Amino acid sequence: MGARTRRGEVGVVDLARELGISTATVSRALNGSSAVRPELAQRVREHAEARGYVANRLARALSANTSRAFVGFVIPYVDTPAYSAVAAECARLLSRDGTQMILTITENDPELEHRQLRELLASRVAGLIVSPSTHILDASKQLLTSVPVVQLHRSCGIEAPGVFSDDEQAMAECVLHLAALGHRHIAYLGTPVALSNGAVRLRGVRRGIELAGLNEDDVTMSLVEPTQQNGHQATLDLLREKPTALMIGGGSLSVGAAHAVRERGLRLPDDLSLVAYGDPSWFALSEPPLTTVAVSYQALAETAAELLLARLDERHRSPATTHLIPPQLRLAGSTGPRNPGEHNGVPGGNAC
Amino acid sequence: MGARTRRGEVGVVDLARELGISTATVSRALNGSSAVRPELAQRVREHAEARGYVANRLARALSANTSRAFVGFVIPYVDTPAYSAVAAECARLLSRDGTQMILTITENDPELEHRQLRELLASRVAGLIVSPSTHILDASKQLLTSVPVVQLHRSCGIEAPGVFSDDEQAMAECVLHLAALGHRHIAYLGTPVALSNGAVRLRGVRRGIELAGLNEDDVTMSLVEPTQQNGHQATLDLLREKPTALMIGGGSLSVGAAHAVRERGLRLPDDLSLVAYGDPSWFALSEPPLTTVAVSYQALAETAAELLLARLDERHRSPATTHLIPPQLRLAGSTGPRNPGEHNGVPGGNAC
DNA sequence: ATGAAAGCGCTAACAA
DNA sequence: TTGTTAGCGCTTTCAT
Repeated sequence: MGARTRRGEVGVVDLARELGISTATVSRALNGSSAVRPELAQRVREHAEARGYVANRLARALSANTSRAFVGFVIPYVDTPAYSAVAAECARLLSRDGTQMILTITENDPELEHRQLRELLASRVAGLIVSPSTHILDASKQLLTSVPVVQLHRSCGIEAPGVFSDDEQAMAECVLHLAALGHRHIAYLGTPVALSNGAVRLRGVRRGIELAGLNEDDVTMSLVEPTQQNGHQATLDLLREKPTALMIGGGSLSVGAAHAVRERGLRLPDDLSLVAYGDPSWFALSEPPLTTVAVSYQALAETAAELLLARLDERHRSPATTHLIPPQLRLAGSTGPRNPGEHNGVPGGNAC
Repeated sequence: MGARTRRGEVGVVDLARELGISTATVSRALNGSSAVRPELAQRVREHAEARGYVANRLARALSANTSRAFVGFVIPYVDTPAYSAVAAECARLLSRDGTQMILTITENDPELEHRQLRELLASRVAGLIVSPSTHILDASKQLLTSVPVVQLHRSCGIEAPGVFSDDEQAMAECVLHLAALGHRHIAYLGTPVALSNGAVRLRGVRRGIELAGLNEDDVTMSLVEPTQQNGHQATLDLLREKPTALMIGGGSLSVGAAHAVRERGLRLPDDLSLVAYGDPSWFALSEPPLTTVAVSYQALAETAAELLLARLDERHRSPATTHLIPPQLRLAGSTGPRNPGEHNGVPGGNAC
């Protein structure tokens, strides 16, 4: 067909010709094959360097039919650091390994997710880090068996290692904390149980209720898809029940909830004790600073990236381990003793 | 070499054989070439669909030697929504076009940036969206000429369209706002002028000073690389000068500054008027809510994605237009009249 | 230890 | 309108 296009770039053939050796040897030298005379290998590498050679990753990956040129990162949402910041951090870490990260957003849509997974596989990604959509298709799970996968934040019950925040313990602690402060009428705003992390957090809340000797009826619950919008609306609804404490199980929900609480003019912690969930650096800025189930996104990202890279190395699959990152219950000014006199209602005057 | 590996996937050859036609026709039909009998094309597409065919993107891009299979997204930092959320949003938008986005983080390191750009080009990206590092290498700029580029947030003076926040106007307004409140001793914390956006913001501040009839000496300035850490430290330093108002020119800087202000126990706006910069949803949660130069990251992402896609279509380069997204100066409770009596110093007792 | 050559899966000349 | 065939740039088998 002839030179389709050739931006004056150097390729292995050029190097081979210039060095008077074969392309095979060039390739071997550049890939650190032991079957090359070290001195020759050195010479090849130097020449490649001098000529500014950079291997075409497409050709390399296509030819090898498996390489770590690309990995895919699949997340449902963009508007929370739990996803976007973790994605960026993973990209940073993976690039140290020479691996490029393709980022795709499913918008929590199972069909879209399926298409994106297919396209990712069509790019011959070496592996995937995935936060599955809430109602992931079986077909998608099937696709996830064909390549090393690490599950992040959410599990979809496939045989693959995962990195999650260890929320059960933290949520239970949270309930105990509120109960110890005298709260009996608590509201919980979390994510649906169809979401693995929603289920885990709810389990924690239930365990806390039990341990605190509370009645399950004392806790009003609302489980919604994790968006700021939903968090805002659900909080307004929950507040109608006049709980004395509100705990949130989700980062986006927390932001929405905080706005709703402020909108209603509730004073923290006098009118309401509030426990947020997620990235601490923001909530600390609130006044009073919010008691927070603080998740280390940094640790999550690091673990996920390491896990995937390790996975890419092994030819023999190791068991699918689950890695739990313990969040911290950071006590701050938004939680306090239940105020027995004033069942929060009217924004009630000044603090002084 | 033989069948190197062949996970039972269908390829064009399979389709061609099964339909009794040539691979070329299959390819043409699948790519919507007009030179195929419509009825045949239809039959090919249906068969491909039925067989679950998904084109190998590597092979396709390698063969075509130019395609929109991949684009690169290059940013310096991960810890601010200005980068990570915008990256994720762009990935979302680009995927609608069937384009996969490779995300890389330069850590604001010119050498790393250069290596990453080379590797991105080695992946034959169709285009790039780039937030250049502070001291980008000339060699990197050179690389950026070989492919359609959109500059985001920061410009590095190359011939390429850009999408920026129109900060000059907003920063000037901001100074005027503070001056109108009676502030004469203002501090400005921004990013270095080596950064295009740092230069723009500073220009805005200067213009505001002029318009407000202030003296340049009235404004203490500190220009640092935009990290929360730096913002925190620089704010502590600036506060020693006892300004009555502090304005910030950067998102990460604002978070660091807010923490520093809180740490010092300053009451807003009594002890200090504070203007933050960046994503409004957080700063609104502060107490009092922070007056903010609110940037629409959504609009930035949309514009950048659209611009790049448009760029990929054109064969004839259109002029490198600059797109300015106007931020809004959102007045809130953190700015107020200068308190002439009390030159902020000791955290001074209770508000009541 | 090295070279020759056959592909990886696709697209695009060129011919018919 | 369709088929034949030569690559895209690299890796890897097989032979030496």
